[in-house]
Amino acid sequence: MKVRAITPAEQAGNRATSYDVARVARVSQSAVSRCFKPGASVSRKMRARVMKAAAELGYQPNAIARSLITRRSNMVAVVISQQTNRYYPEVLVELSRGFSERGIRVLLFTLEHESDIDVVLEQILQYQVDGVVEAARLSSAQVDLIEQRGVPFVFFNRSLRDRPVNAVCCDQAEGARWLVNRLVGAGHKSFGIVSGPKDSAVSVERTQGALARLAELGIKTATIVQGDYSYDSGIAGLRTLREKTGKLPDAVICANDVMALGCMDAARFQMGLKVPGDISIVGFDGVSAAGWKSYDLTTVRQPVRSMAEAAVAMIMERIENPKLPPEKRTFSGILVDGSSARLQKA
Amino acid sequence: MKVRAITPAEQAGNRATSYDVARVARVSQSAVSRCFKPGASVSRKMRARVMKAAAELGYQPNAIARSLITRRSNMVAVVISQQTNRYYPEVLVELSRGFSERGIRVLLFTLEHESDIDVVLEQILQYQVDGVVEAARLSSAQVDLIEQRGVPFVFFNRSLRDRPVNAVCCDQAEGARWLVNRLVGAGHKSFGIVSGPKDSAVSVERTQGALARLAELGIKTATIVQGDYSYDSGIAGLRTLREKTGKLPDAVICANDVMALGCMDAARFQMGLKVPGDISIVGFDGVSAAGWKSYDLTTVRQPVRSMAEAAVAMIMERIENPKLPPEKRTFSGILVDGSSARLQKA
DNA sequence: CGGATGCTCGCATTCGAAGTCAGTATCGCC
DNA sequence: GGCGATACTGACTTCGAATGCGAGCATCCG
Repeated sequence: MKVRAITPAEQAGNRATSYDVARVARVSQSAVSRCFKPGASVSRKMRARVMKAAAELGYQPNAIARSLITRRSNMVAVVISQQTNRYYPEVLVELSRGFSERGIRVLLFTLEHESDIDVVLEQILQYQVDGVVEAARLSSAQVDLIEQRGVPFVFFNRSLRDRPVNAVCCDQAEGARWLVNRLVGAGHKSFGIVSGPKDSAVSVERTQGALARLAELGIKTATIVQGDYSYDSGIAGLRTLREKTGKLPDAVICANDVMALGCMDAARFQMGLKVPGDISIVGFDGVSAAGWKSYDLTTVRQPVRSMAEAAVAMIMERIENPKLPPEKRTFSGILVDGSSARLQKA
Repeated sequence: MKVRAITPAEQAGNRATSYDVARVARVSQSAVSRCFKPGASVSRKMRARVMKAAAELGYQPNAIARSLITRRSNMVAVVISQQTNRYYPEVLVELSRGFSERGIRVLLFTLEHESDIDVVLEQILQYQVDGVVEAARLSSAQVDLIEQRGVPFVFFNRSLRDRPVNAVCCDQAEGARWLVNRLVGAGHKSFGIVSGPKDSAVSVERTQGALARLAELGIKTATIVQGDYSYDSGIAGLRTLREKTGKLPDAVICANDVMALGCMDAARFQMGLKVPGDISIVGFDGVSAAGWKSYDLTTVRQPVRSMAEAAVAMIMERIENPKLPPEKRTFSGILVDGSSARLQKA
């Protein structure tokens, strides 16, 4: 046995290692390791001695060293855009909770712009994470890169058309169709749409879903203006709608709730309109502010908690069994009838 | 030299290691390592060969193995309560941005209850993070534990009275005093306070600060009811205030914005009052919803971006130089005059 | 031409825990 | 008492990259 230089853990800064504990307890390093592994074959006496020494030294196993040998880092990367966390902090909270319940830590990557993903992706892989949850855009080549490394990953609320991937989604198009059904059923004839940023997959699905359903119901014209998911862009959106067409539509469908709230305020405070008396406004997401009494927005709520739980479960399953085939789990949104839209025939 | 078993990186799942690259490039592993270290002494030719081989194999250095030998994980733990991220997602986003600009990754720990900190703290230390940002409560013993391990850490918006620690704070009491000054200056005589959860340090400081200033200005009575930072508890708070005293105060000071928004809605929609005509309501935080036209809340905005930047800088400085003494950086809030409070003498 | 200098490079070791394997003690049982 | 089975334990190797040290080589100078 090679003799290890004496490095008393008592010394400043140096954390105790399993060797230190072994020395104090007068056992081998292997024994220390085993004592910290649940289910290992260790005698009662040995365990007591080791634990005593460990407590004395304040020993905690080094997760980095463990990861190196076990090839499991017990870390999962979560990639999320600033936007998503700003407007939908629940996503991150729920993901974090789900993973931590399973003993997995979240390594967080926030993207300012979705194009930053390239740099970030390399870093993610360097950190040997056990899985990746992507709440951001990814090209097929980038997916290749991750899969080639054998790292399980799931998309959150986005996907890829040209190949099978794991994804947890809310059926944006379906929700949009429901909203349209309601609005058309209540007799609304003219429609405006405030979309989200062009590079937001979710926005595109919602907008396209709404347009498709409108077309099916015989409504050919809907004016579309582009927003950026922000409250201010909702305000601007309504104004632009009026400028573009010279008048306001009966109903406005916004690609997310926050813009819908902006629209409502623009209608009420800048244009002196009654909502829903003069104009109906609906959103999409189901953020908490949508339920506040000042707004009481009609919207489609995404079951974030279930979606996060599903994403966590899918990752965990694939960590256990990497050969599981790609799977897509789609959740329906929940229609929330608020009073921001007239839902009965006038 | 021990002969390493041949493990072609091309094989499924096995990521290429520096040995694989070395073999392909017909150089030593050390050389590969050096090529990936900026500023190392490597000839032009060698670097080209290694980089070519690395590209072929899709080699990326293993950050875990690197951390083990360098004793730097390039990860920082951020501990944040669910509440904080829900009501103030900017904090996390800004911290994450600041660290990632400096090549540091964020290992996220969200706490459901602040008492969970014990378990979490052990895990944090196991992961050999280079620093810790604590946006949660910590006892002095827990601080000891971290310091003993030699891990730099800063509190975010909380601190400890009984010992010096690194902290970045917003001066909650000062902001509360400003709000009181404004309200009293405008002639408000009776006050209600909706506090936050008992275990929220921030809430206590705001509430105490307001009470202290009220007392200084000769106002002895202020009714206090307790909320939990949620919108609903703001609604309930206003109702409880009325029940407790039989009438409503001239002004209500809420320990955060979201409760203030709940108060406003309760006043307007449940009690048929005008805000600020019949009652003034102020909050604290400066969340985005506070600025929406339906509310236009008078509040004190915390300079989150600056605070996050300061926290990041303090950690980084202490990673470079662990001997720096404890430091506390306090930011003043920014008074935002909204129309939810009457700010002129009637 | 010899020696000094400065670059590059490879060897061997290191980080800390986990796991393999072989060896030892203990036990039950005939 | 002897045998095999079982329960523990320790020595050694492994994971993958970083790095101190010294060897090899080219360059430069006198």
